[in-house]
Amino acid sequence: MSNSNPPPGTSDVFPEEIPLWHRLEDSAREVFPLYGYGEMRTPEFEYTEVFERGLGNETEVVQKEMYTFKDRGGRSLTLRPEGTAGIVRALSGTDVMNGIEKRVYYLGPMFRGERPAAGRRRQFHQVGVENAGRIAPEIDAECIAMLLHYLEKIGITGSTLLLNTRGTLEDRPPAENALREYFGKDIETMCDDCKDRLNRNVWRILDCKQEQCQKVIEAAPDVVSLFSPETQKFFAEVCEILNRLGIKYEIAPRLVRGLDYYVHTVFEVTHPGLGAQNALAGGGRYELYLPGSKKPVIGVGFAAGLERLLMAQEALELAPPENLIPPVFLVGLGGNARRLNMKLAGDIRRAGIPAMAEVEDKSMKAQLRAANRINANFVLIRGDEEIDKGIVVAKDMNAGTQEELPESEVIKWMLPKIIKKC
RNA sequence: GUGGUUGUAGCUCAGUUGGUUAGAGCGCCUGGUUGUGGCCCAGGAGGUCGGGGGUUCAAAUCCCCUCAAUCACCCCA
Repeated sequence: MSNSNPPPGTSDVFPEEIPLWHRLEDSAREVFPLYGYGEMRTPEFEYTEVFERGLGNETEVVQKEMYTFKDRGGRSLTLRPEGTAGIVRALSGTDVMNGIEKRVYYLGPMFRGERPAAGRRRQFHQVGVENAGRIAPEIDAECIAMLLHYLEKIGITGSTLLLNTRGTLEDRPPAENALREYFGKDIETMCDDCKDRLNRNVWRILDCKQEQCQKVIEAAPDVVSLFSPETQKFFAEVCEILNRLGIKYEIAPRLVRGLDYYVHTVFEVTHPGLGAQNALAGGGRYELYLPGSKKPVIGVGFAAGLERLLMAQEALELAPPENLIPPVFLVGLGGNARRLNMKLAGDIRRAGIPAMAEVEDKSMKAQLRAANRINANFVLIRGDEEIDKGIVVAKDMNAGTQEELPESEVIKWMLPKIIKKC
């Protein structure tokens, strides 16, 4: 019903779906450390300037998608719309500025005030990595390899890796001029957004999807050829290393990406069957400026959207993870039996087996139905008769058989059957 | 932020040109078995028809507004 809805663009994740999330999170915690990356946690909000300066004032994210508010001290704070700026803000206090490499990954919610659509939420979740402090084509290539390793780990196949270079800050002006000159001639035929972008951010015109703009964009100058020889060499090396690693990619000359901090290598992984928002993950090399600092933090990283990874897994019909240990249900007939069962349930749990004991005065039939509903493999039944005899009835739900056991034997009875299952 | 589509039971959905007490399947509860689940049978609970206003003798149905979901634009993970 409508009144149980959370705010637009946010979702509740119920326990039934949590294993799917754990699979993504556990896999990240498994794969990234293999490359020397450690988990890092930064605040979910930052000073607004961290994002304004870090992502670029002209970006759409900063201009119209941030959740910004003033705290009681009058500080302007913003719910993080992405992960890199906060991580880099924290790392800037370390010796990354002296060329010492830091390898970190993070996991958590991000916030963007957009209109929700398929694969787009206002609170969404990312897993990302940052390699900060050093620059080398090898690092970029390994970062991409690590992303693909992660996707492989979580069973996502059939994705496409798109690759491009944004050049350095010094490379941009000549290329920008060429683009501005070229698009300037036909700007009247292009969409309103592009008209605006011509002066504000010409690069964004390159990935405009409007049909009338596409015709003009197709014949646009090849900006990469205008970049410096060093920049072109850097990109060629990244490609060459990827070739050697056996990683397939597509060069996407119009891949620009929406954050201003990118330089050199940029990449995106797309997947069919995600709808209009088809990017599973994206990233690249960056030079990120923090407020009050003249020197940028350099690094390379990526972020993947957990909701989109889930969508891809669903499109691939990946089987959900299974519970390894089947639960036990304790049927109790009468208050005395139920209290004894609570004690026994505690012992069973301490043996590592999930146990649920009935707490209400319900019929045998109702209690067994409940056991069936939670897919209990074993049921322990106790009533006055059993209490008098000093035993419990242990029932194997799959076999349909049952036997009488002293309470102290119950765990010993179950364990071998459980181990056999796993 | 702009547009399209959709809102009826916990879930998936019927509901005729406006017509009397709003239905089905699944799920849930109880019984058929004095203390034995799944299958079957019988019964039962559960609905401000998203919300508000309007038209009408009469609105789930028509009109307006609003909220929400969803998809697309846009943006990006």
